[in-house]
Amino acid sequence: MERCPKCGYRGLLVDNVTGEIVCASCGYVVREKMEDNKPEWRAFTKEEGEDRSRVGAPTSLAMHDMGLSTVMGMRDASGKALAGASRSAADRLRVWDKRSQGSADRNLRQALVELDMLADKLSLSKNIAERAAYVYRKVLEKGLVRGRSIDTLITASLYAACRSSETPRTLKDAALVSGIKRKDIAKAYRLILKELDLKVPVTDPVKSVTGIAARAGISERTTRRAMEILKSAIAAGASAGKAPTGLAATSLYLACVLEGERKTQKDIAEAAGVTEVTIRNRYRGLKAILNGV
DNA sequence: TAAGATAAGAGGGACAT
DNA sequence: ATGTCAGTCTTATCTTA
Repeated sequence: MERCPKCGYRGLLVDNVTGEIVCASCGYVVREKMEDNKPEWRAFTKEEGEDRSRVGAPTSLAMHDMGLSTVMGMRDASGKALAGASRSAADRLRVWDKRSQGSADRNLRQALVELDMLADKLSLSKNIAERAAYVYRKVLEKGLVRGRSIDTLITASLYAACRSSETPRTLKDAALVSGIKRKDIAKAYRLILKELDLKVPVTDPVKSVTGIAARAGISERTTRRAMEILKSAIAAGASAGKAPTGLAATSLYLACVLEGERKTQKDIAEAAGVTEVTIRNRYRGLKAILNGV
């Protein structure tokens, strides 16, 4: 275990966004960039400590799920089981306290507590949460908090982290777990993108298909068919300006019809978080394209 | 009962002023 | 900065097969 050259503390950890390796106690930046993928640093939590191979590896579906189950397990236990989570929050706080100094302390503390809760409710991995914390730190540095609610900004930061890592979570999801209005989150999110000059990839509807299919109980075979439909629709330029989840949901509906799987528009609309009307509207355009193929 | 149609309203982007 | 415009999505209600 490597020590911090400045204070001698044995807890080094990595900033998942910048790749910096920093001391958990004093915040000293030990190395600017990761030199390799070996997980030689200390993990944030007990759970991660027991599964270090996960740290720093590229995210995959399987790994995401694995992270998810450990996080949930921790939360499901009552009372003192939460100590792990609070401690990890406290650890992070120590680092960022040192970095940001002074008046932002209380702000950060409150934001990180909220962030932990939101990430947990949205079943997001530690990586995403760390990324959100990084975004929020930048928000603080830019002084964007003045006159705005901490909860709104941290929620928007988390949403931004999801978007930039192509993790399919909607504004609606975020609004639901945070109790903040969708439009307020959206407004803060846009502000963050602009002020931090953040570039997020355009949401790929294909990524949403699997999740919706799972929630609606649609078969593997039909799901694959839906993806093919969706891809050709995108190739034909039918996706411009349309909500990604609406497209994904409609492809699934179309695939169900073609495969003879009996799902109603309502079933799929509910699973996707869009209305039946949206599905119908997309349905028209999508069918036209499919006929040409 | 599921699916299609219609209408009113909200929110945000593009563009011009 | 502010206003208009076109387009999307949502909610609600009614009609059709």
